[in-house]
Amino acid sequence: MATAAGQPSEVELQAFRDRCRAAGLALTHQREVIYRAVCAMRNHPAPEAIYERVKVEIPSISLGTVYKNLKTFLDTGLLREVSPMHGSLRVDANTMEHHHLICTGCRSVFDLGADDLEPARLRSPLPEGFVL
Amino acid sequence: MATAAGQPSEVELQAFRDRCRAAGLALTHQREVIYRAVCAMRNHPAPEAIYERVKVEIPSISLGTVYKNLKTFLDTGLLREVSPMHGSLRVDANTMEHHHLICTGCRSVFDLGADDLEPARLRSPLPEGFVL
DNA sequence: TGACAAATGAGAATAATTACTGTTTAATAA
DNA sequence: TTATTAAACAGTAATTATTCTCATTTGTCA
Repeated sequence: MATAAGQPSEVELQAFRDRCRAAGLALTHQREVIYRAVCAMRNHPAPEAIYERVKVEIPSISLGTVYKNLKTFLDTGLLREVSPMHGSLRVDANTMEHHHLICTGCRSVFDLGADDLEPARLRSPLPEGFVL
Repeated sequence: MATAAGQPSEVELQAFRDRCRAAGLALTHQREVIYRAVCAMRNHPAPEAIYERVKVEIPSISLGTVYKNLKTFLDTGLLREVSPMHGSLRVDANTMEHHHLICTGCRSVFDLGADDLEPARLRSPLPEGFVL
């Protein structure tokens, strides 16, 4: 089992604090609780869900604070975005198999033919239907 | 060069009409112009951009109509969604290389270790930085 | 400890998307 | 072809997701 999501160890928390420090970010209680919540929640929660969870520990926290810190963490590299094109619906008229290259800078998309990757073998059964 | 996006041929338009018919969708002028616009526009435009383009041909069209039809086309399979997780920000505390399996039904995400795929060779140079 | 910049909380503002409603139009059958 | 009818449309209101503003609080560093 890889070092998957879950309650972060003290070592990981210390790494978090170090990276905050390195990035010049103040070490607030909110930040640590938010970070811990994201680690603890599997399946890549939306900000609203993180907010709900953090509120258990810090009832006075504001949704705006959650958003702002998630963004800060993304900028710092402490977190990553699951879906690089979120924000608005993007459609594709090409229904053939193909891949998308997305520039992490400007967000533009380039198509790439399907003749590039070959999908991998899976070891565990999953609820069928998945997207590359 | 693959059959990439661009002005759809008459054959493709006929296929479009047939699929509408098959799905029990009325063949309206709006639908055809929207579909043509999506095909003609490269880089997977957002609804707003499609709306702007369609408005040149049909000045009276409503943004709501564009949204509704895009959704209808997605349901029908005439179009596909570029980003399966759009709609809200999703973050990931696991900054190691890994992949995401996303259920096309319920949208939940499963992590998958990086030891599954091997990226492909590229033939054309691109603006550096891309996401799998 | 004290000063100051950074972060927070609360709520207003904006952007993206969906829902509602009365009118128009495409599909179907006589 | 024309009449009927359900579906689609345009316009607008409502909702949801996200960002912004600002007064107050808190962490950092001397």
